[in-house]
Amino acid sequence: MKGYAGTSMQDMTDATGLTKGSIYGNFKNKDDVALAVFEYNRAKMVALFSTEISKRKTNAEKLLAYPDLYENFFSKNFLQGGCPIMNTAIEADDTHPKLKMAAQRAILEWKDSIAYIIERGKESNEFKKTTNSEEIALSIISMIEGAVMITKLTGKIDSLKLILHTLKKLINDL
Amino acid sequence: MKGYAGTSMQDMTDATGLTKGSIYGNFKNKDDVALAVFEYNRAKMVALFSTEISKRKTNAEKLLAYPDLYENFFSKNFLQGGCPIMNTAIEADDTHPKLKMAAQRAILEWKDSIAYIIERGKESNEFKKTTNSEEIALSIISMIEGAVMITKLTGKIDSLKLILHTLKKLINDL
Amino acid sequence: MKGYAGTSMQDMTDATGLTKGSIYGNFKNKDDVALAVFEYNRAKMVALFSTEISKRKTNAEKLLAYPDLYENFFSKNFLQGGCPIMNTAIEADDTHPKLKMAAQRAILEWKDSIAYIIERGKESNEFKKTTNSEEIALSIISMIEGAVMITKLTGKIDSLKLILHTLKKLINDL
Amino acid sequence: MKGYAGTSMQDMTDATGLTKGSIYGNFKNKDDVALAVFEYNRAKMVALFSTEISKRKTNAEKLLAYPDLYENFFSKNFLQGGCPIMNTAIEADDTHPKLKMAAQRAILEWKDSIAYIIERGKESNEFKKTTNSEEIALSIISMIEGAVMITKLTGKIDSLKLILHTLKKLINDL
DNA sequence: TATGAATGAGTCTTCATTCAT
DNA sequence: CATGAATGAAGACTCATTCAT
Repeated sequence: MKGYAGTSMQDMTDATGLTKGSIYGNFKNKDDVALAVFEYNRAKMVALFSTEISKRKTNAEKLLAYPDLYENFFSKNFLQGGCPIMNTAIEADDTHPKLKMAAQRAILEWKDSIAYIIERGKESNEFKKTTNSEEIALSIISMIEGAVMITKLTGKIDSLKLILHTLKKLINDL
Repeated sequence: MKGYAGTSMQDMTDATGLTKGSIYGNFKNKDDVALAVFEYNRAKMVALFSTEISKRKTNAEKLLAYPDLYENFFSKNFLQGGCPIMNTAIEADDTHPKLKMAAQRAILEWKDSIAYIIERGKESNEFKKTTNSEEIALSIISMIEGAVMITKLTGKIDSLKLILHTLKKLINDL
Repeated sequence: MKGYAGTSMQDMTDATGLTKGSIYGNFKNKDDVALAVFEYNRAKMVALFSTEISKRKTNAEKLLAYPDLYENFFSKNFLQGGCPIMNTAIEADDTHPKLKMAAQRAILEWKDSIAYIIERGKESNEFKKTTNSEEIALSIISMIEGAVMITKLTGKIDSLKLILHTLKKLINDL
Repeated sequence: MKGYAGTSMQDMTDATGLTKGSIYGNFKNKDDVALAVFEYNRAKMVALFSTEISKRKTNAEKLLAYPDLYENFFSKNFLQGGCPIMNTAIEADDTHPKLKMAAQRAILEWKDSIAYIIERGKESNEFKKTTNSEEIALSIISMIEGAVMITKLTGKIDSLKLILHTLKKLINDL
């Protein structure tokens, strides 16, 4: 919520009840904590989506898991600090190379997993053969990230819903 | 590039050659500088787009000004620090209410100006009457912001081009 | 009211409407301003007392001018910042030797002028020959300064009146 | 010695050998340090006087503890920075309300403790029934504070002795 | 002589990090 | 392994003073 630079070790001790000494006993430095936090959040999100996706049968339904789940996140006070990947990405200047690389990896893996579903959809003739899976995967991520950002900023869940509606149409048109 | 919290007054004096005293002679505090920087960048972007848009005739062409211009930004070392609005938005926690409000206002005005073009396109039968201008405006912004973020993070201009390609198709389908 | 160290050049421009440049055109530095302020206040007080004292006939009445006038000062919002001499005296550390010397001189001259009245009272058999004029002069000043300090601090004019009552008795017993 | 505003955190680290960080680890801010210093000094003075007073039998002797002890303070390099209460009082503008209140409380408690001795002296017929204990208490404090101020400013211990002599006579006349 | 923007040393305070216990 | 006090560099901001106009 406050970003890497804006979050002090004090903020952490206040929020967790831990002492500074104990944090430094378990993490090399602030960067190291940030990295662990990032991975923790990422793993949670990945788990959430993969279980939902594995429940669904058709590849279109699998893709629709994204707009479906995101729609619920905000109403459940879940994403109100914004998307952890995007937040990290924005601040990930060259002063924090490890954090930047972690965010890069996260985005690329996300893209690959979406592109994989699209490819399988093409193989099974569910999607058109002309569909560029890379392009659609990146576009889906863009819309989601953009939507989260706008919603966080304006506080209006309606914006999120409208954007996700466009996203669903895009998926249904593949 | 470093965000509000990550940019020190020293960074500013180093980057500008100004002295701390002279900055404080002209701005009340760091927040005030941030606000001025934000408005400066915003005005620059708004000017760029409105001149390009006014040159174009049809409403579809006007909307296409966005993907067209953004495609050039990165190659011209222009957006490599990311989108000023989005960067501000991400960090705009409740600790910096003025900055948050400025970013909010910027996004909403941007959305309104896009929606206005769409409405005029509907009036002139250029776009379908069923098009939801609010939804499309928000979706366009999402895709652009998401694209900028991904491109800044991964450093690959190809990603930007692919996403903007989807955006162009979306505009051409209105 | 804020003391030498606590009063900034800004405070002065705010209070006077002058510009910093014009102050520095007329005074060498902050110390120089402080010295002028001190002398201005001192001259005002000295004038006030000497005109009142010259109006009075007996030496006892002359001495009583002090409690009489001080009693009115507070009710006329005059001494609410405390006594200029004492305020300066307190802060007059060895870092501001000129200011310290000015306050010293002020106190000593005040003492001498009171002692002079007492000596004349002794000559005219108005006061006892055994009266130590130096001692009484210093005691009168002490009581006044102490009274001003207590009154400024507590905000209670009654305290002032009580102390001045003791002072009057002391003068009447000379 | 330099007053609140005139004493920088640097002055404190220079004088104590502590680091700035360690001071801020133990005190919330400069105000907090000033408050602690004030209370420390006050407690020391109060202890000094109450032990001396409790040693003495008659109420007149108890009151005389003040001039007796003060006479020794200066020769023992004890009060050369002036009286902590008065110094604080002078600077205690409305910009430092806590410090002002602490000084107020100190003066009022001091006055009450003196007035209490006088009342007991009246009960035991040691002092005249007509003595106004409040008035005398305030007058004693005034003289002491005024004496300290003059002595600090002029550097002449003789002045202190003369004023304390008048004070002793005042006490003996009660 | 007045202006007001500029200076840079200095202000109070917080920071990430360390280390004896 | 946890503590929490200590560190000192760095943070935002203000100061007295200067100087071209």
